Amino acid sequence: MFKLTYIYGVYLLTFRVRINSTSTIKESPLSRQEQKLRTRRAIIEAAFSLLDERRSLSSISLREVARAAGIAPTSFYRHFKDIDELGLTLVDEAGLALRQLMRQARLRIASGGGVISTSVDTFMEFITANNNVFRLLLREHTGTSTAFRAAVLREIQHFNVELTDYTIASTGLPYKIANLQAEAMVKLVFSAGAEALDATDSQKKKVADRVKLQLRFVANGAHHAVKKRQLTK
Amino acid sequence: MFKLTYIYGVYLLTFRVRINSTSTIKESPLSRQEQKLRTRRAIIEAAFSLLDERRSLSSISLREVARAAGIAPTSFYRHFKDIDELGLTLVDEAGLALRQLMRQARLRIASGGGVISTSVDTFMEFITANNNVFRLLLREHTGTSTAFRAAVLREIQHFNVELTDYTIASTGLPYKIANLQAEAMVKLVFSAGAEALDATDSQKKKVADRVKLQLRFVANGAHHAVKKRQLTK
DNA sequence: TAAAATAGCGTACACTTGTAAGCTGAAAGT
DNA sequence: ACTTTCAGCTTACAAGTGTACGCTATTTTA
Repeated sequence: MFKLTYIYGVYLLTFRVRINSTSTIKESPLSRQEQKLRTRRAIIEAAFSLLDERRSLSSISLREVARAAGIAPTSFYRHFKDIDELGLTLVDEAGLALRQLMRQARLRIASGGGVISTSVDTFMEFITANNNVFRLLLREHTGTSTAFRAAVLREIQHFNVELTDYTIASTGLPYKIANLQAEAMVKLVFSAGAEALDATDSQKKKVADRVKLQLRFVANGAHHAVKKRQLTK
Repeated sequence: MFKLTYIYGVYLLTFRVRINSTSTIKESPLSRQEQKLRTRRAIIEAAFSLLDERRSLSSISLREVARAAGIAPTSFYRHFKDIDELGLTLVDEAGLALRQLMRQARLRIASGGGVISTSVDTFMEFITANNNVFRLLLREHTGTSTAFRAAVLREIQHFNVELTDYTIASTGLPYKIANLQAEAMVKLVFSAGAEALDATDSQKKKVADRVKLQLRFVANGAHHAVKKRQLTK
């Protein structure tokens, strides 16, 4: 339990404590499962916290994550096989957050307001609040790992499908056109998000305004394309 | 000049040769300057060759580049202060290639053919021929180095300016609209390029066709926006 | 209450990395 | 013919990496 170690010319009295111990006075002891889950969470959070603007998944080391999570490097393996497995978990979590974003946008649209404007604003709030989450998606989208790239693409695909369906339902555009429009819009919004990531509030507003106009171009253009086609029939 | 070394249980007779020596029979000796430039080239080419789909600038090591270039690790410093300085050089070279692409597209457009179609086709040929160059730009655009990101952005900005000017000249759109349109188009084309990077020829064609339609949406939408505004005046 | 399972730890090892220091042979300058 | 310059080399070192192995204290199971 207790141990006396000599290091760097100093004697250290070390002893183990449960990490993440509840800070209430009455420490209700955690079950093993619960404790394990907490440590897993700690690892995941630690990893996210390391993913600032100068680090990517491929550049964070297992030891670094372990350090930030407050565990020994080798303990990492009790939770993830690889650093890559952790990476995939992070991408999944990011995807989850993205889907929550979609739901939120849908709710807001239902309660009034322009579709484009509301969606873009919601998106901008998201990347402000979940800075590192969005950065992860953005970076791994063009990153060095095939698996990560595929995982991110899958999440973006959700966006496309959802937006395509919505477009068909609300405008009656034919599938092909609606799909092209949705894809273009998602790309434009993500690009704008990338620009806005490290921007100040006023810059963000400018980016948002610009992309809203661009989305309107796309929407009008798609609408126009269909009308013209119908006329020639 | 000659040296006998013992390593891994084997005696090796090593001796120095000039790398990149001309392979003609009559070896015309290179001037020092020339030789240095060649080595510099070798380093740059080596770095590009390492930038396949699984490596990014931040993940290639000085030693690795040196190895691929056939020089000693420490010799690297005779040419670049840092690995970062090499990185910036690579981005610059990539930017140069991009500008050549623009020129080529302009020439082709002048000699007939649809603007959108010709541009996209030229772009697709570019990323096929200069795979790693485009990959570099794409990756560092969202990469971990502020300096690299800025450098890439500068290059993309060239595209925007050029396309904005062209649009104003050929359609007479007001600056603001033309600029928004150009920006959207560049983003869509780059996104499509990203998709096409690792795609087969037939997939590339599909991507190209899709993005062409999307660009038309944008163009028509922008046009429409102006017409409508003029009517309300 | 005794036995089994396991989350977390410390130690250890073989690698890779960036870069400092100093040498050398050939080219360039005088 | 000499000195100077310098591209490239070898050697060396401290720091960081992933991970194998085995121990331990505590929870879980029997």
